[in-house]
Amino acid sequence: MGRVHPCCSEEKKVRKGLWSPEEDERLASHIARFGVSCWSSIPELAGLQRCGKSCRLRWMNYLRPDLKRGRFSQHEEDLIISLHKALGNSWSQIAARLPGRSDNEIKNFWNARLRKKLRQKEASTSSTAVSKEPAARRNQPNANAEVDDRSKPAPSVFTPFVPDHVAAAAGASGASSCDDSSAAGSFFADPAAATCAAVHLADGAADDRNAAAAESGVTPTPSLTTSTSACTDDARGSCDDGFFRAMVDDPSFLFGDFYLDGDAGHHGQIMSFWEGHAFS
DNA sequence: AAGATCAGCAACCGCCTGACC
DNA sequence: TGGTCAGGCGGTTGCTGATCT
Repeated sequence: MGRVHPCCSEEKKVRKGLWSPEEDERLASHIARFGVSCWSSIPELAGLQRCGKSCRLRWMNYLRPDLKRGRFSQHEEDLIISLHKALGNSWSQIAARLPGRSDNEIKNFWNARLRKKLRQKEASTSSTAVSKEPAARRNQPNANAEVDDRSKPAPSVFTPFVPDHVAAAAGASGASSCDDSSAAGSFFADPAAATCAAVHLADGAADDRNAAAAESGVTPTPSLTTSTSACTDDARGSCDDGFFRAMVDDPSFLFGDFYLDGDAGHHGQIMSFWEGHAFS
């Protein structure tokens, strides 16, 4: 078997299992006061009978103050699915693009979803062959609707959505390119990324607004909080893969900031585009 | 009401990688 | 250059509460 971590060796008598509130408090207050220099030394310094790896995991997945927690929004769910298509099981990379979510959280979410999908697939294939599914299960409304939806082929042509106010703002300011690199970070520093399309770098609140609005079916009033950039040529056309590839390639780009209007049509269009591109 | 099943979540395990000696 | 170690990651397991039968 694999090599056992020295910090996890039996002789150290480390505790395992769920963390108690007292342990959480000790770890959190220690990191708050001294920060993290060496995980392996933290258990001793914080007075914990845990191995360093366990402390790190607890901090990264649960105690970190910037964690969002709570259920995934539809928006986040769509992003995860799209990112998984692009990046595979690189949970840490996916998590890096979803602010406030840990890789473990995303992985768990995905595995739960995947398990469900596989079950549903098995059920549907066996039911088409034998059609002996229990009536109760058959009567569940749209049991497979979600899976079917996501397996739809992407449209052959993607027209990037540019909100009118964004296009107007770009036109009014005379912006002819994605030139606000300071706000967009390295994403716009990538020449391939600066080709076209509009990105609204919204704050987290706008993200939540959009998610909430998408659920309620109400189109939110968009607010420009940082910067906008518009297509160089046509506000509603001719966007190439470079733009989106750059998003995938650049871990500093937060997908939670990608502008999504409450309009389900546009939302779906963007996601369909994502799902139709392999980013190999 | 009780047992079975499911879903969500937390945590562990084993492997890989890079830094250091 | 090879060995050791710590950190990080993905896969997996096990627990718990909710829901179903």
